[in-house]
Amino acid sequence: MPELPEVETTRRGVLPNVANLKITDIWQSHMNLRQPLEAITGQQLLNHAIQDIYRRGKYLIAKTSHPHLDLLIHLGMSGSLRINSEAEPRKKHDHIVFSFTNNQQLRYHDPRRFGFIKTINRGQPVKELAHLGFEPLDENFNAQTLFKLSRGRKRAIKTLIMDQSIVVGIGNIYATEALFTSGIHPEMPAKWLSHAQAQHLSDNIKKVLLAAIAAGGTTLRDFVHSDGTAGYFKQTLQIYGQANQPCPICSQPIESKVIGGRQSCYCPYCQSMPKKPGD
DNA sequence: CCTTCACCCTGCACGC
DNA sequence: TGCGTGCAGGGTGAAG
Repeated sequence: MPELPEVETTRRGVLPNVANLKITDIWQSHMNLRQPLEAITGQQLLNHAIQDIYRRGKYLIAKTSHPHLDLLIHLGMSGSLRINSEAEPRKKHDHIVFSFTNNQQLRYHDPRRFGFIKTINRGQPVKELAHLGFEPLDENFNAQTLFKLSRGRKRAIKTLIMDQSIVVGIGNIYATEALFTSGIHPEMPAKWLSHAQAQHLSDNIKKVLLAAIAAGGTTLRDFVHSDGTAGYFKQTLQIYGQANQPCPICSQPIESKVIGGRQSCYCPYCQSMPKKPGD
């Protein structure tokens, strides 16, 4: 599931393979992605090049040589960007293929089609990016800001840190891991977060994201690097997907329940729910 | 305003 | 072996 580390890994893998190469062809399947593809069918980017790729949260923005169009990319649940030789046959679920002058291709592959690629107007507001919150690896995201953002909110702390309008890039895997290493129950009301807990949680969010980027992301099922290889952070996950297994710290069985519509693993002993705020 | 929830989709694990 | 069922989850928009 592409979260911030997987999107960042994708960015780093793709950019050197496409930078400043002229786009000679754009092919797309007839399957609709989460957003319709009309903006690309015009082939407006033909004979232009991708010059740089930025990341904002789980979005990638490809800056092009076109006078006013860039590309906005979201990998959804199961999307990946891969570099292939044009001689390699397209795979099922390859939905958009950019061909370049060096006979290489950039292919957007997405079985579940929750993601999308669309053109955006450079310099104009982009609605998908407008509401996004803090970048978790930015120094502006810290104990102080997390503490402030959690005031007055009774919602579960886990859904708060997964809310992209609060802080971007954290999905179920890294939220689960960061709450475990911080010893915080995922269902604790956000407003109960103490300043010390905000310090631990903001630190541990940064730590787990940086460690996952260093490991090339987490491959559970669909995520692959631009060269098709897997990320190996999965071996480092301590608690995600480990329901009923012993806690790596105290050996008590890990529990699992649905919080905010997402399956959530936690250790009932190491992440006990306080009786009241500050416990 | 704040929060929750159904929906989109396919592949895979599971039980019979 | 093969079928049916349920689950996985990011973002959105509607409902509460």
